[in-house]
Amino acid sequence: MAVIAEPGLRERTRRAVQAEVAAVAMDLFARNGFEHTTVDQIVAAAGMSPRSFFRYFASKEDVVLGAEEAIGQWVADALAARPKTESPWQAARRAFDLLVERNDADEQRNLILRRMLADAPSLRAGHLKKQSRWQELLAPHLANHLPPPPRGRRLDPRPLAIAAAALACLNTAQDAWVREDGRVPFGQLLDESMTAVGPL
Amino acid sequence: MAVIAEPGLRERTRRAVQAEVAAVAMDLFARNGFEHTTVDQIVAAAGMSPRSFFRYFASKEDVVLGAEEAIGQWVADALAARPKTESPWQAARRAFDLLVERNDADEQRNLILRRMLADAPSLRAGHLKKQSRWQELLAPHLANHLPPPPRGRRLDPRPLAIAAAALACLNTAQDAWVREDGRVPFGQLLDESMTAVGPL
DNA sequence: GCCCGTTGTGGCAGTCACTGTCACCAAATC
DNA sequence: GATTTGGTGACAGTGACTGCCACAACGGGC
Repeated sequence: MAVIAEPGLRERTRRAVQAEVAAVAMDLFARNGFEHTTVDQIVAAAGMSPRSFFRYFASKEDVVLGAEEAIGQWVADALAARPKTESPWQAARRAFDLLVERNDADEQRNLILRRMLADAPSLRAGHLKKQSRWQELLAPHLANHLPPPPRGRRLDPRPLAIAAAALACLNTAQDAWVREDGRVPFGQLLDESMTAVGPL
Repeated sequence: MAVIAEPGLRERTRRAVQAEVAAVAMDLFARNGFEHTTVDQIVAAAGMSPRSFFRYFASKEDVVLGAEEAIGQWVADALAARPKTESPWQAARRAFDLLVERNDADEQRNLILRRMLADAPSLRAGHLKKQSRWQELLAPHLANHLPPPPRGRRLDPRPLAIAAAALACLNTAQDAWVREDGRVPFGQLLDESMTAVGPL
């Protein structure tokens, strides 16, 4: 019942194949653009049938966005670890530090990835859809940094709103970072974006 | 060269056909769901070839989301009319009054539409894409409610961040409104969402 | 009345992402 | 050694969308 179960041979080989196909695909995407790369081209380069490709990836976009699921969980965990004395906005910003570090650790790679996101509408759409999952993941933890709702309100929109706003700032900062070609530190752009909306 | 050129006979008939097909399509969507309605079914009901359908709508989603383009411009105009003494957040909230009125004017219709958005992922994706256009439309006007950027910063992320955050709150409020089946006034949910993020 | 370009239309074939089904093969299990 | 089990490829199909082309319908100039 461990949260991260023993990988198991089956799961490990699966991950390996997945990673290798993803690497091949990302290479093609970077060279020819996401939209101009067909699944047929990917599987031809990876030596695999189209049918099997879709057994490893739910969609073509999933090759690029597959990791986001797990990352969202990490951010949620980081948020849960913030002291309750912080304001929700502050806590969110600090939880995002994880993403800032991740970004700074491999700027070149992320620049390519973010550019792909900017160019391919379908990718952007998939990205935003994953982020709405993040919103649901972050909201409950943000509620802990908030005074309790007026009374037995069944549905408090405030945590969801703060989560959505924080993610909106995150995206805006990432876009700005790409537009500056990575010359302005991402953390700084994120700070500017978030302070413009609410006090840190 | 008028911004709104004389409609002209051609344009008027085009709009009429577009509106009629959209009405037929929305009826099918409401009955069978967006995803389970094919373009073939729509054109069969409307007496039109599939090829012509795509001359009137860029995509199936565009039948539902076609109006959003213009609405975004209205909101931007409303925002431009706000006094510069208001804070950006305040000005955004007041500009959204237009949407609140629009929503309250035809609750039943909007409830159906919002439910469709919640159920069909591709529609949601298209919706968010249109909203990123709104962000670009609103940002420059928000800049007028903000102290000028530090120095000759080429790209100020602050107006874009505020626009994105405000739209995020708007969406959250709309989602909450649907989840409450329209029983809680939309304007109230929007107020709660936006005040949670920044002071009005 | 006739030629004319312009504009809207349907039909047809094609692309591309994605799915259901089925038979096959290899490795694990009995 | 027979049998189950999970991964695989081939094939056909769906559904959104596009390019192309031929064919009206319309209006103006002659």
